[in-house]
Amino acid sequence: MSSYKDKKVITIGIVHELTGISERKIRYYEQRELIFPDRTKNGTRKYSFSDVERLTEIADMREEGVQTYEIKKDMKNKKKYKDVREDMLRGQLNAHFRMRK
Amino acid sequence: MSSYKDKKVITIGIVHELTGISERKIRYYEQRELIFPDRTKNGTRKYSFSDVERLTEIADMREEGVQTYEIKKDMKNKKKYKDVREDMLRGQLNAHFRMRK
DNA sequence: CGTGTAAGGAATTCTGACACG
DNA sequence: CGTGTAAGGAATTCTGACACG
Repeated sequence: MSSYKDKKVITIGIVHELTGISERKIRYYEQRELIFPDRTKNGTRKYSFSDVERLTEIADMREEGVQTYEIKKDMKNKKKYKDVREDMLRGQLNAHFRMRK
Repeated sequence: MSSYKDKKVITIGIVHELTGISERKIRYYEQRELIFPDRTKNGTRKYSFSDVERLTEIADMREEGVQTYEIKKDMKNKKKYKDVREDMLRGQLNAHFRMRK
């Protein structure tokens, strides 16, 4: 659902420049599965602008004392609600088409 | 007039991955003033998605045999026409407001 | 748990130059 | 003119580990 925003092309040093978040933290959040960079053929991490935004969100939550474990649970919840919304939409569409038949 | 597209965050190696254009060529087109990357504090070149698109345009023109000098002239022409269009627009606006006074 | 840091190696990038055509 | 390549150095990135709290 996008183009530039989700293209993974930014190296970790520049992500750090952009966000002020230490490379150590950025790598750690990946280890905790909060963020999922691509890799170049030689193993260098590549991030998208979306990842950069996500990282600032994570950093904000961490500053509020939220643990990485909770942040990850939050992600799942958001995904679940998103799926629920999509299911509901599908249901409505199905009902709609059933009526038209 | 943009955000992600013009943000200079992509290193030369990734630009090469993205376009297939050799780093030598990319640097050379900068020397000929066809492209203008930013630099990190330590001198590493940083390109935007716009730059990447511009580079593929340049590469296409080069394949057709157009010399860098001509490509540069083309840029100036495009800029001139753009300026002319903007001047005309300004002229129309001015005329419009004069009439309303 | 979350993050800093020193360690060692591998890959990246940079510049100036020589080559060829 | 446009581009490849080897050269040497500096900066980047990676991983695994130790430290502290």
